[in-house]
Amino acid sequence: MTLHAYRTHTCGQLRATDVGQEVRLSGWIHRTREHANVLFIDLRDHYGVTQVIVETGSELFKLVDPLGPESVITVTGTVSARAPETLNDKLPTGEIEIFPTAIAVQSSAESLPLPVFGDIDYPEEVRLKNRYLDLRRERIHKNILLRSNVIASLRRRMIEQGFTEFQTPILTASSPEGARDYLVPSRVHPGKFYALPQAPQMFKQLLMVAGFDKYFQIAPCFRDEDARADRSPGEFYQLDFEMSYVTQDDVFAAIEPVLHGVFEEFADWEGKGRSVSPLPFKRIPYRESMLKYGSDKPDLRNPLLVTDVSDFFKGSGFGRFASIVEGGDVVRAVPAPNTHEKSRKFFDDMNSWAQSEGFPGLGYATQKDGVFGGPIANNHGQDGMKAIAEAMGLGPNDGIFFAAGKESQAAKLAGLARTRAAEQLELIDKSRFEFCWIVDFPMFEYDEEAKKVDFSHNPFSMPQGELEALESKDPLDILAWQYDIVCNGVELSSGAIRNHRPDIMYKAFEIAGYSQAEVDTNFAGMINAFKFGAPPHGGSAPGVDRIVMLLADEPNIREVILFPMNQKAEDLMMNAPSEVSAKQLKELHIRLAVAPGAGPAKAE
RNA sequence: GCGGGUGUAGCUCAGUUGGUUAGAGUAUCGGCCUGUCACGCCGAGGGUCGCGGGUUCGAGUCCCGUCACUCGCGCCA
Repeated sequence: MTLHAYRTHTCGQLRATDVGQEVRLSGWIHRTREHANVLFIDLRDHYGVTQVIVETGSELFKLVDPLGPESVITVTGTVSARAPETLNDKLPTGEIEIFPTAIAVQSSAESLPLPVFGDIDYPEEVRLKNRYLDLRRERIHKNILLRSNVIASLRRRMIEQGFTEFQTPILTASSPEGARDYLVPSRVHPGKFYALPQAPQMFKQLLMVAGFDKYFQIAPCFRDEDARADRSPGEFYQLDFEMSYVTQDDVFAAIEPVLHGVFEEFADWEGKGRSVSPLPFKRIPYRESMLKYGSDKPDLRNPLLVTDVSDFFKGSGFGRFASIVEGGDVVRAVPAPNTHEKSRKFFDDMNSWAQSEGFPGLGYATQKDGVFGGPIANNHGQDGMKAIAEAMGLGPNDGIFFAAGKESQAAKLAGLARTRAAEQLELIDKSRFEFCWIVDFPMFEYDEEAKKVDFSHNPFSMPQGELEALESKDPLDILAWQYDIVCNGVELSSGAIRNHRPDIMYKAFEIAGYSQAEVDTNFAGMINAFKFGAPPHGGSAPGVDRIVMLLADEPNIREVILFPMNQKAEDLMMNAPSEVSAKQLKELHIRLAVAPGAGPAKAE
């Protein structure tokens, strides 16, 4: 019998029942342990690790000994049962080992810039530069597999829900709204550019106009914006979907089982044993969310709720808050449960943290056995404080943090303080996935910088009340059929019931200060399509990378992406972006304003 | 664009008030060890303390600038 050239089994496959078989394994030298008479080799592949034993002094030892870790070898030999005292129950293959009769060196590895064995942290720069080595490491290797399995599950679930997968263009037109585009110069059309899609937004709406009814795609999206821990620069993937003849409730009903199902499926990944909030997901109006959680992406695992306590400070002895409230601004309160034993430093640190975040400060009141302390309590009085505590539903040992100022600023600070207080007091249950919808986003907002009304979210959303609302209501009071889905404080997706009517579209853009001609120019493809019979439609686009990040329990999105760019949107492994040849530029009719090799352009 | 953090051996880190020849673990290399599986024991090599400037008799340590990575703000319809 001849064996396969490289392997008859994988390195994770052999068991006691295979003892006596002649086998061939290939893999990387994961780790070696040299003993008096024998060399132990942990041979690793994608599937697992098998122990190979070579006797020191043998010909095979002379072949294998000089090889460094991560060299690739092929081992041929008979499966041996391990002696009872040498069984390793930590390894699935720990009942057996291989004494090779032949070893072939497939690839000898030089000394490594990044060890594969072990799970200690390495500098991001080194990891990204040598990503193929980093990806061999157990933790990220598993993350990437999880990602693949999550995507397969999403795809299967969408198809089961009756959605059809389509591919939309990658080279498309620049759109004036939204994020900065990545531009691609046209060779054929001097001076003209394609743009990479920020999302297949218009294409998916056009698919509805084209009558396809239920679309989805694991869609690449490109946005030239700066990175965050949960935002990979440049490109990311969305589970993009759209459906026709639907209300907001229909969209929720279609996607909730998909998301709930995929989170349930992977909640116990790596034995993490987490639970998922039951269906249907909670719905929270935007304004309520901003009040109670100080955020439009609340972490519902956090039990603390913000309360507006402005009214309590009207005419208060604490003059600062009294004048803030009398000036039309607000005071928001965040509970600090069971902090009666906390030092003054705990409260002062929260205040300096707020200042470091750019806020004037975070007020506080301590409470022990129903007695309030701190400067605010001293001036506001015990009775006044009791009234506040009662309104907040506090116990006798719960302190309070106060965020005061303009409503938007106070809400934001209260939200950040809510998160920070819960983290400091360890109140967040990490074993849960808590989903909610944020609904009823405002259609418009006042842009303080431009001094005009502008779209607050997506200009293609249908206003609630449709044309009549646009014509009769204060624009800032109009709500949109616009919604976000949030899990554990992470915004997974934004979506909307779209505005499919040209008349309503023109009116909405008019309120935001755009003429009909501008709409016709910038959104020609879509507005024209809507003139020839367009179905009411809506959808959403949950972020795939963020879903995987939550399931993998990673704080950083790069841990679930194969080849991510760094914070400055550079691919350190492939050296992108890079300079191109003069010939390439000439073909594209481009002359650089920066001298080649001059480095990044500096602002004056 | 702005703010915070970090930067000391290949890697993870320590380094006192500014004071002798900058240390530990790990990795590497050599030796020892009848079975390890994070093996163990002994030994060795390995440093422009990110870079530049300044203060000082003397700087890893203090000051200024700069670079890299990262977290956040702005930005992300």
